[in-house]
Amino acid sequence: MPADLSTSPNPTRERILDAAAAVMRAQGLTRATTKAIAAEAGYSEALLYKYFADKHDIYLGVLRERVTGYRDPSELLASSTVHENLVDSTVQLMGFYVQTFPMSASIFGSPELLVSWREGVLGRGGGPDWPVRNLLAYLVAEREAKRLGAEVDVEAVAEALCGLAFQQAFLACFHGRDSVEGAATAAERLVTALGC
Amino acid sequence: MPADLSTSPNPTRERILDAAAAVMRAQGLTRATTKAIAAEAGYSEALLYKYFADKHDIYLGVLRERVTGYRDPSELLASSTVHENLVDSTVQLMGFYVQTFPMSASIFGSPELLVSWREGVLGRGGGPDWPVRNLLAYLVAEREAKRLGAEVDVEAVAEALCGLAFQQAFLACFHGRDSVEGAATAAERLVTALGC
DNA sequence: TGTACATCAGTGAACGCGCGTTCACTGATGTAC
DNA sequence: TGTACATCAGTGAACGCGCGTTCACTGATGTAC
Repeated sequence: MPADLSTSPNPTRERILDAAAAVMRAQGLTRATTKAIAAEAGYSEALLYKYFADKHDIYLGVLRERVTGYRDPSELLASSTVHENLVDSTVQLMGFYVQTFPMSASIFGSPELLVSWREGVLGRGGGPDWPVRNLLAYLVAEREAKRLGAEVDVEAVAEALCGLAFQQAFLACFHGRDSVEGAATAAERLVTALGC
Repeated sequence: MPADLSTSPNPTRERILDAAAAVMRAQGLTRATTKAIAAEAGYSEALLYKYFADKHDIYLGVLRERVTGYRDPSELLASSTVHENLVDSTVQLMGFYVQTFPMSASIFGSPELLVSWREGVLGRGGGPDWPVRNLLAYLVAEREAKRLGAEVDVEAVAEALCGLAFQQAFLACFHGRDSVEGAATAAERLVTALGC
């Protein structure tokens, strides 16, 4: 019987998830076989099935517990100008996307996995649009604090910055780079072009 | 010996590529087996190997010959206002990305395939940044025609619009939709926010 | 005209391999009396 | 204290299956004389 996954984290289970995430990052989803994951974790393949129902379940565990987790911009921003905060958030978001894009993107190769992921993610109230929502919440707060003009279309700004980060991350991943070239410059110019 | 692929297109080969693209779209890369492709094309699996070196080669053929191909915005735009042209181009680009994103994204699951694709694409002078380059060329032309103010940061605008299209397409694909909800509205708002 | 041969698109059936998964097992630790 | 048993993390070896790939083959069409 699999261990109860809802209680305090089991160290063996965590190690398997870490190993799976490492293999997925380094070798891609196709090469992330049960054999490779077990070897990376230093366990037998058989043990994986004591903690996860099947391979599918391991992937979902990684996506759920290793890909999410990005700090809310609104908590750390009150100190700088709006302009600087937006640039910083965008650059940070590029970094997040560069790390997670390959893993997330590759599951589009398996519609069933995509469906499971989507349902799992949406069921928990998350979703891939959280960067837009977070940025939007920040912008609304700044507008209420009168640090941002009422004429600014906050929704358009949030979508544009997230879109820039996402696509620049994609281009970096396509070229096999582990960071976005000229990230700060690109973010800076767009924030300026948006009048913020 | 495989047929000479550099001369006029072979109808059997084209049919195999069409079938492969259809299966990849409908079932994802994981399910796009040689058996499934052959069945879709109405041929035996063995025939695939008369036209392609291996499965890898079929995927690359699809990416090369079925994913690319988007008309240059600069050819059709002189009639409308710059604002309308930008909105239209962005909406059109969303449609392109929605169709091709799942196929392109899924090859991130296989680093070797990604490398082959990258080298093939770059060797032909293409590349995944062609939408940005096309849009940029259009914007520069409009600036020279004095239909666009010199103060506009054309590079930032081009990147922002493509980024929006790309990310909205991703979100649509994540939710299993085959088009972007509110595409025109989102594009319209961003173009306006960018002052165009 | 017929005949013998060459070419070529396409196939059925088999191959080996690597994958995910399962099963019976081990050995260490805990526990009741 | 020793003894008998229970629990539990972890494993080695095997399993069947589906995959990509290959091989020897067929049958239709073209062609030389």
